[in-house]
Amino acid sequence: MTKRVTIEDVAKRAGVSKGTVSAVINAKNSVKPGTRDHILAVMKELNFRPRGMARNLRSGTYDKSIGFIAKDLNYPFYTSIVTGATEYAKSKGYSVLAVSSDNDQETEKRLTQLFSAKDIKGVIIAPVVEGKAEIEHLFRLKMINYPFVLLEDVKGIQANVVGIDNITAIKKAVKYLIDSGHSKIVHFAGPPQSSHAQERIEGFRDAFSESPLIFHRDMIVSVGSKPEDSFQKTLEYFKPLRPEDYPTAIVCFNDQQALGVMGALKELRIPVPEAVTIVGNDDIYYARIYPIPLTTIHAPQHEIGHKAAEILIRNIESSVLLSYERVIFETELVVRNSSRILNGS
Amino acid sequence: MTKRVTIEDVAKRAGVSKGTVSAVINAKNSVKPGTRDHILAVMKELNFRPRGMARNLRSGTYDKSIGFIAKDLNYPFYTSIVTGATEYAKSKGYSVLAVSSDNDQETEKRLTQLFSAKDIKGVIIAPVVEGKAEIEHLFRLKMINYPFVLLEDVKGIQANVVGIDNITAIKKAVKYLIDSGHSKIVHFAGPPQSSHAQERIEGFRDAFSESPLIFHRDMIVSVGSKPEDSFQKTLEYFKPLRPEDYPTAIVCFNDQQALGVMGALKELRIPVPEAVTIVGNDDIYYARIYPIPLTTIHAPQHEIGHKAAEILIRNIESSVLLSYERVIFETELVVRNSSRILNGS
DNA sequence: TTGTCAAATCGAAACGGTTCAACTTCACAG
DNA sequence: CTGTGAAGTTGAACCGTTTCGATTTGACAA
Repeated sequence: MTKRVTIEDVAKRAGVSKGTVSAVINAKNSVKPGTRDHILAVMKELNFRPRGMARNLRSGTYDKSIGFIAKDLNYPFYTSIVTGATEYAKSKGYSVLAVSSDNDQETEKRLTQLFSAKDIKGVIIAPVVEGKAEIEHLFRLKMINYPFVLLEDVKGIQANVVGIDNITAIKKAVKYLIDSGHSKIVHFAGPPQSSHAQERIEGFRDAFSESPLIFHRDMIVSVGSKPEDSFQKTLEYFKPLRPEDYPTAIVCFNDQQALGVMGALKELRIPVPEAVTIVGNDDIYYARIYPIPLTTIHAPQHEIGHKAAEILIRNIESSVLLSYERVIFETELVVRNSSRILNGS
Repeated sequence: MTKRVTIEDVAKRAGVSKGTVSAVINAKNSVKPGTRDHILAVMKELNFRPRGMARNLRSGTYDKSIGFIAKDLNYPFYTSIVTGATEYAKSKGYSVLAVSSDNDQETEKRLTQLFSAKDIKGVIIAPVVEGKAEIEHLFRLKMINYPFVLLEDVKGIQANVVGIDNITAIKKAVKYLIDSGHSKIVHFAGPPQSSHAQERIEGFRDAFSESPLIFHRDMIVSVGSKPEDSFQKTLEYFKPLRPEDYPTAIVCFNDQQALGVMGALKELRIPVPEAVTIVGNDDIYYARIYPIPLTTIHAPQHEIGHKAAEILIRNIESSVLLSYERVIFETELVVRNSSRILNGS
């Protein structure tokens, strides 16, 4: 590996001083056109790429940017949160760099590392918390007083958290179903390692303890969240059942999964909501414009992003260490067309 | 504005040397636990945040990351390209920072500036090219030999480009419709400023010149691309029409728009594809799992991202300036269920 | 030819960390 | 006590730019 080309190499080669080359790079008009062209030519010849860091170091450049680490940027739930965060950040003059950890802890770690190394001022993290999460990287951030906000509680660490209460969210949905006469209710669960998935299972079960119905673990069906998975799993689930054994309602892990489920039911010619009620979770964008608009639990994605950015920027701009904040948003069941009331009230 | 806290302030306050503080920050185990704790306490007290740049400058840290500036990260078309790029980048040890310019030139400019300043090694840009695009920022990147790849041609600049041929793409779709007996074909156009939208209009028109039908500009309907817009505009478009005046086929600007259109038709009880054929553009994920799987033009999003990352990284890792590459991918019409053949072949 | 002044260029210091050879400390063996 | 070596700490040099006062150049007037 040859040595990196520096401004000094360019200066030497062009027969001028570093200062002059610097002036050219920064488009100062104090350089004579002839000299300028010559220096530009040398820069090209040596393929010289000035190091931004060295420049910033000296010039103390004031740049405002924050990071956002999502688990999966393909899932509109996160992009909506990003949008909310970006809106607020922009009003404060910050840019937002959104990245996906792809649900991989190592990647998450690398990214936090990267952001702090690049002097991105702070970061909002949707933490990957499967299994016994390794959280040394979060401790490192704390050590260097690097501001961050989590979108989910992480056991074993005190930090700023903005999120929703998954357990009561899904409880609301199940209660609603029970109240409207459903008795054969099933939960299509998300990826087993996900803490969200676990909380939602917990909420589902809890709802029964406060009702005349009793919970049975057959009610939990492991399906995953990606549409292609849920599509396939739904086919497999319904194939062996006689129509009279169909559940009357399915509570889905999230909307994306719900869309896959509905696609599969369409293929099976099982009408929604006439034969089966479908309830989603999150209330993503596409759930609304779906031909059978989805009944789902609305999570205020925009507000979550907004609040997270607000807390983050407050911490960034404070010269003293602030105490941690924790904001949990209310969720709300929005009844659309994918659900049916059975006890015809 | 008070002066920034530096490692020197911490050292002074803690009564040790900078070197020792540095050792603590970097978790070297050469520091006596007592000293260590004391220094950590002082760091906390002063809310000292080490500057990553200064560290990198000296330690010459080897970090590999590239940027990706999308126009709209909420649109799955871009997230899929990002996914493709990330996959390749990862195999080469690079992280990808994806950001949205929100179709705003100023934001795009700020972001290119940010990436180069942070020593992100290069960037893939889906350029905002409305109207007479201001492209000085791209020229600046060229001046500092900063590697980048465009996902669309930008007039007036030579650069690496990876993309698709929008014009022939849509021509294919229209030809197919004409061949299968459609005569009342309409194009729901995208946002007028977008160059993609303009190219697609052009392709639409071109298709007629090679057919017995003749083009009329009433065939172009300005609808926009966001589902909420297209939903509304579709209602307005169909309301005053008598069923016999309905177009037999609508070619949409992109799939997202198509989904909005289909939502509106559902509301109007106009069956797809029985009454109207819908053709999308892009072939996003959701188009496939839609209850009426969308006939659309497949753009190889994954491959686009892959190729763009490949070219970018090749340029990053080259010590000499490489000549520009230009890769245009083939598109392909995929016929699903939202379209109907009229001349019953 | 000389003096003058603006324009162009130079180059040492500075930015805020890390590195590492040299120096101190300190516990313990002889 | 003294000698020894490991553990802990110091501080000067360094990373690659920008900055800005000092210096040189060059055109023009006197």
